[in-house]
Formats: sequence, structure tokens, C-alpha cells
Amino acid sequence: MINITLPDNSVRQFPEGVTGLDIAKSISEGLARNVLSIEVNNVVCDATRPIYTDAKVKLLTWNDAEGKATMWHSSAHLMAEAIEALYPGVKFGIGPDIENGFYYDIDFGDQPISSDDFGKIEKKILELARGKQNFVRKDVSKSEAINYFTSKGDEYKIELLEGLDDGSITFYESGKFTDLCRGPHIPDTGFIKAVKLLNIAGAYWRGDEKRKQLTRVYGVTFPKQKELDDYLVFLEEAKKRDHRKLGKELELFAFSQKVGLGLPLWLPRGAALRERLEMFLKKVQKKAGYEQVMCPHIGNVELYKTSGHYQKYGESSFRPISTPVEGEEFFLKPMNCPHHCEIYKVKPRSYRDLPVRLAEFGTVYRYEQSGELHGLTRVRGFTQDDAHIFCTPEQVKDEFKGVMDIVMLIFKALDFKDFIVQISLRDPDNREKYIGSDENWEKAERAIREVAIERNLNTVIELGEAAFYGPKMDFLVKDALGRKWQLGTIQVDYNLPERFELEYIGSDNQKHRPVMIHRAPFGSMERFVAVLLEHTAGKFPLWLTPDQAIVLPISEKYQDYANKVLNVLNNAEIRTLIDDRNEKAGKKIRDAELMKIPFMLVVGEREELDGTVSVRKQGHGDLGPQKIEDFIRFVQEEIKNELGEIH
RNA sequence: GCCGAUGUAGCUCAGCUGGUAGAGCAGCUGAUUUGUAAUCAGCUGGUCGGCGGUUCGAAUCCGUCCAUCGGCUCCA
Repeated sequence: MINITLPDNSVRQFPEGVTGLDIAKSISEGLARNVLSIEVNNVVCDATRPIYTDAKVKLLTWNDAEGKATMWHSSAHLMAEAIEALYPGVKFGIGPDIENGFYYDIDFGDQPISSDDFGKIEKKILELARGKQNFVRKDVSKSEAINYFTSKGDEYKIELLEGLDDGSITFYESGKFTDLCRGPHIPDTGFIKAVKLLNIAGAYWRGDEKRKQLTRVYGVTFPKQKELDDYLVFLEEAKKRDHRKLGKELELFAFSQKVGLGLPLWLPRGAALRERLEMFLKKVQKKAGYEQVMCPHIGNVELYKTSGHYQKYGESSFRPISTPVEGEEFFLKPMNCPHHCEIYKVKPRSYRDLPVRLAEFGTVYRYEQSGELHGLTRVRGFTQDDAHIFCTPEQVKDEFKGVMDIVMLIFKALDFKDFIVQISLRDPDNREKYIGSDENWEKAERAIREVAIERNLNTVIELGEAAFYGPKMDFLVKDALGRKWQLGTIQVDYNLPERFELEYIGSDNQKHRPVMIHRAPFGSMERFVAVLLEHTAGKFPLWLTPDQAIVLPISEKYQDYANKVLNVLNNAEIRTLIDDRNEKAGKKIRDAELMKIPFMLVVGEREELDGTVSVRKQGHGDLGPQKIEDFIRFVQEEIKNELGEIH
């Protein structure tokens, strides 16, 4: 008998060779029907694999991320089997589970495939799933494995095998399909009740753009049809919130082929919104001791040679700008840091001056690959809410705190409630690849960790993810649909102060090198507005939204009163429009609802007599009549609540 | 940059196997004077992404370039 410890720390005895499924059955039949895989001593494996020693066991179901992963990985195999049945002779690359489903990279040879074929593949998958084929694990020798795939002509699998050690190779067999696979898998294909193939795309073999491009088929499966239906609704909702669509509908920004790809044009409403975001941050930063600076959009090539960016990115950037002077070259500014370093150097700095905090909404230009461009999230010209803090190594911690306070204020004002702080530190096994003294790194890494703990934030630490020039902290927000977006970033830099020979005179009257901190709480204005659009579905917080209210006169007779209301509100700094078209109230309301204007103020005979407006809240319906002054106070109060102390 | 799909009016989209373009919304004009998500009528609007080819004839077939979308690679 062996002792099995369950997650609630209860210990049960089972005979040697017990499987996860047996354990589940001993608890309840229902559980056994839902077990997808098990965790044995923190390693996920098949629920059908026998256990021979005492172990800590967790049964994994659809409610566990690892359980889902097992199911999706098995689904990739099942899809491969279906595709092999429909397209004999195809060759397989890899087929892993991913965050939302799975994919398989397949070489279809000269057989054409498109998303039109999804229907018949899905049908085949479900047909195979209903066969409840078991996933059978087999240990094979390397030569056996190579023989198998050689006879099948699967050169990709053979290449994968070459990288594996003999003795560690396993096959999984389900139905007519056998695959090189570490596992684990679900007990049988019967768990897969609903399937949706999502899209199809090219993908380089082993991620190498010099190698052959395979066809990647993406899909997702579920244990219940209802879950698939819910997922499809989610996809629909995400589509509705696409910032590119909303940006067009709400007239915030546009693109023009003539202007150039990846170069957004901010329309009046979008520009005003962006300006409000900037004003908000400027106010916050002023309080936090930042000083605004301004820099030109181009810089001499020497500046970027000093910073090192020319050597690293010069070739893949916008071509340099030449002048009538022989050999003189300028670059479009790809980042603001080198300019700010030069501002720091304008005069000698004393330790008493530090920290120096230089802020700029700096527009930069980067030549992103054409296929990379995407709405406002990936563009070739964008504006960073940039600032550089020059401080002593001892001040790093306090400066981090200060920046985090700013980020938190922003998240609050924009209603991002769910976020993760990701801290990127050195690779502990590879310390020599980092620039800067061990002592300073130590200090900064400790400071960052401590700040996160003191603020009690949901933190993940990524070892080895730091840039060669310093550790960093990124903020990942979850939007209203649970999707993760990277926004703000704080980055320590030991490199640029060195390259630009930045100095300050310490209390010991000696020269010292300051630490530089890059930080951008929004990331970029473009990206931030995009995320905000997708998060709010275009219903911005009241303080930020382009138009806060619209006056809707019932008919021309009430035009004068409507204009009076308009003036009073605009004088009270409530951004208000008027819809004086010759239309019925219903039409005006519908249009205002679609433009997502937070408050509609219907005025007619009654309102004119009483000096009121009938307030209708976007998405909520009629709130009834209010005195104009009451409405103003109400709006001002709402805004105060949203902005907190910044107002 | 690479693979695949797509490109018709300001927007959303029809247009079968080639026979010189159509709807709804928006816009304009007029009627209507309207009470919480679309009043009615008329009108305007397109070198069918660009260029080249096949054909008596091309939105439709072929080539090429451009752009968009989905991925891959990339992201200082």
C-alpha cells in the first residue's frame, strides 16, 4: 500500500499502481468523469498512469488551468488525426496547447486548405471524439522512433527527435494517430464535446524565418457545448470592442494611405481626449516633482552612436536624413532618453540636485515591420509619456515608490481594477552578461522587490527577463473582458549614464555616476488610448470622454431654451453639444446613445417652464427632470469621485 | 519582411458561370414640429484599391504593385 496525500492534506491508502482515475473514483463517480489529468508531486501527468510510491496528488479538471491545458493538448492530437484522415500524406510539426486553445503546425504539401474546410474537419474531430479513443503512452527507443517517422516521411518529427535523449522518448497513440509526445493526455477523447477551429496562418518551422513556413491551424475545444457558445459570445464582444472599429465610429483617429502606414491621424475628438490624458498626467507629475522639457524630433547621428542605438538599430530604422553638408546625418528620434541625457549634462549636478526628473510627451518614430502594424497598439510614430529620473543608487527605491504612486493614480482614474506587476530581474546563472556593478544591481533588485511587497501588489518575478542594462517593472492590466495588456513600465538603466558620462558631485566632493530610471506610466498615448477603448468599449470615464452631455430639444420651439442650457453648461465647463436637427426626440436619443455620450438632456415645454432638463443616462434610460444647477453639481461630483485628489 | 485571406459610394454590404454597377445608413432638399433607441418623400454620391494583360466586351479571368485583416518573425 502507498500513501496518497490530497490537496486538503488528508492522506489515503491505495494499493501500489493506483491511477489518478482510481483515486477519483474512490471519492466520487462524478469526479472520475471529470478528471482530465493529475498532478503527482507537482508534476502533471496522465490520470491513467500508475503510481508506485507515496505521493502528493491533485486531481485536475476543467476548472484547473493545467486540466484545460491537458485537454487542449489532447485536442491538438485529435485534430491531427482528423486532418491526417482527410488529407493523407500531410506532415506534422508541433502541436501544443496555448492560452486559449491549441494549434498544430502542419505541412500540407500541395494540398490546398482554407478556413472553408474547417466545417468538415470539425465534424471529423467530433466523430473521432465520440469514439472515446484512449490515449496510450508508450516508451520507445530513439532508433525505433526515428524508424517510425522515417517510414511515415515526417521529417519534422525526425528533426525534433534528434534533439532528444534516448530513453526519454515517449509516443502517444490515440485511434489511428501516433505522435511523438511527452504528454500528458486526457484518459480518452470522449471528454471533448465541442470544437471550434478559429483560424489558419503561416508559421515558420521552429520560429526561424529562414526555414519553411508551415500552416498553423488554431482551434479550441470544450467539455460542454454551452462553454463553446459562451466562448463564441466572448469573441463577438471582443470584436465589438476592437479599438480600430470604435476609433472610427467615435471619430477619434484615422489612418491614411497617403500619410503612410502606421502613422495615426488624431481627429478633433481624439486629440481632445488625448490632451486631457496628458493634462491629467502633467498635473500628477508636477506634484511629484517632475519638470517638463521639450526636444526636437530629430537628432544628429552622433547622439545615437553615443547611446549605442545606432549600432543596434541603425540598419532597421527609418533612413537617416542628410543635409547639404557632406557627411552630416540626422535620425528621426526613436527614443527620448539620449536627448534627456544631454539636458542632464547642460550643467554640473550636485548630489543636492538629485533626483532630477525630466518629463516629456515625446513623439518618437520606429520603423516597425509592415506586418507588425496594428491599429494604435503598434505604430511607426507614437508619443511616449516619457520621463527620466537621474538619482543616486540609494534613491532608487523611493523613486520607484513615487512612480508606482503615479501608476496607481492612473489606474484608479481610468478604472483598471485588475492588474499584475511583473518584475524582471537578472538570470542568476548568467551574471556576466549584465552591465553595471553587482552592488548596484543588488541594491536595485532588492528595492524593487521591497516596494512591491510594501505596496502589497499582485507580483510575478521573472528571472532572466531583465534587460542587459538594468532590472525593470512592468504593469499588466486586465481589461473588462479579462484580456491582459502591458501598459506602464519602470526601467533602471546603468548603461546610458555610462555612455553619456553623466556625473554628479557627491557630498565627498568626488564625481559619481547617477542611476537613470526610464518610466512611462501610460506606455504610449496611442497604445493607452487603444487599451482604454477596448477596456471601456468606448464608454470613457466622465472626466475624460470627448462630449459629456448633449441637449436634445423636442422641437424647434424650444431651440432658444436649449441654447440657453447649452451655454450654462459650457460655462460650467461641462463639455456639451446640442442636437438641433429637425428630427424626432427618439432619433436624437438613438444617435446620442450610439455616440456613447454619457448624458442626454431632453428639453421641451415642461423643462422650459420649470428651468429644468430631463436627464437620460447613456445605457441606463430616463432619470427624470433636474434643475440645471443640480445637474451641473451632479456632474462635477461624479468627476471629483473619478479623479480623487487630482481634481 | 514571410505565409494566407480580403479590397465595390463617407459607413455596412449585394452583384451566380465575363455583357460598361445596386441596397440600407450617412449627406443634401422639401414636407412634418415632434417627449426617451430610427417620420415621410425626392435628390446627390462610385475610373468596383492602382497599373498592365487576355477578350468584341472585365467589378468578374490572369499578372504585378499597394493597402487592410489573421498569424509568424520582430518590438530600443
